[in-house]
Amino acid sequence: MRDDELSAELLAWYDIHARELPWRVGPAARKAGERPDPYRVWLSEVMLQQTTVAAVKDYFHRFTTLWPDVGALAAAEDARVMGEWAGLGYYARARNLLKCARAVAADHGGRFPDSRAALLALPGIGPYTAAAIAAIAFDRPETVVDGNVERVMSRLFAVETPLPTAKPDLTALAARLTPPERPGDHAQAVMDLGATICTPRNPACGICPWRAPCLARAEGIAAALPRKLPKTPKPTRLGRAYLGRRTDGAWLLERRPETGLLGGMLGWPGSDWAETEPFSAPPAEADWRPLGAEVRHTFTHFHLRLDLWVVDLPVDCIPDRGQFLAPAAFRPSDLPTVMRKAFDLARPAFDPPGNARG
DNA sequence: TAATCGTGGAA
DNA sequence: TTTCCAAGATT
Repeated sequence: MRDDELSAELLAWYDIHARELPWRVGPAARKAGERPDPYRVWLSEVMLQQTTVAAVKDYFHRFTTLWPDVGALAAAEDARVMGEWAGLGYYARARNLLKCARAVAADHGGRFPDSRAALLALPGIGPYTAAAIAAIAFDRPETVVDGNVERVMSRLFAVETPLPTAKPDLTALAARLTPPERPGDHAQAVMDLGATICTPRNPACGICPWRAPCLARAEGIAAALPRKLPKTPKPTRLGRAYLGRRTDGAWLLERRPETGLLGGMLGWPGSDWAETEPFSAPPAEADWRPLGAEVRHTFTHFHLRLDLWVVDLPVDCIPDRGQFLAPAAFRPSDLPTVMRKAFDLARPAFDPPGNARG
């Protein structure tokens, strides 16, 4: 089957089976001339990096409600945006999201550039996202290569070279199939196919529009592709976190450094996290007590066990680290998940604010 | 180049 | 319980 015939089969499938997504203009409306808002395409693509559609939907709705366009987002306060991103993970995305919005506002007149090269120059926009925005929002004939595309191509052409070694070959194969017409719909079609039919574990080959030409299906190895290099095991790191609350109800929190793990996010003061029990001084002089409970959390490349210590602090407390946040200014939902877990565990150890202990 | 960087759901 | 995985980018 010729490349253009493969593309035609896929687009015909997409016309019927396209997923309906909040940031998407479906094939029918697209054919009628409607185009998606580049801002919404960009925002969704950044949120979707290494993140499931299900996890993104609520965040996308909240962000577009709070900040309907790139100018509004560019004008937002850093802490507000980081707080809204909390829980979604990979927080460099949020930091770069703001940098990108401000660059678009300042250097591009508030409009996203429409070429892959110009998009690629913006913060947080890499090869995949640049191609996706160019193709989906501006209908440029660019080829997107995400995890779905890698999987679909590796199966369609029975590429047995493991990832990431195979990536250049898979990219070339994907580029071959990118049609000059409807490149945006084509990009979304390949990803929809990967997400709904050509899934990682149990591909539904029987209802796949590419079941006839698929080489991996013919060889009976579809579910085994793409092959991947073995992953290194995750070590366990230990750490300590201090949850202090002033008697007026204000919590002692700190803004983490811009770079590194949970960079730019709010968190509880504490030790570094290392494979040996790290020494740490409390963020304020007080009679800290061990909570007797620990947070267990797994990051991308290590497991963490976080030992929790708590204390009530006087209203005239001057901390060595961090700052007090009044109850009205503190939303637990602003915390990254590991820090919110700590809060959820420690919160019952504190009396209602203002009440005498007894 | 290889390591770093989150989270939650599914199997 | 553990592993795998999801519309990757950055350094």
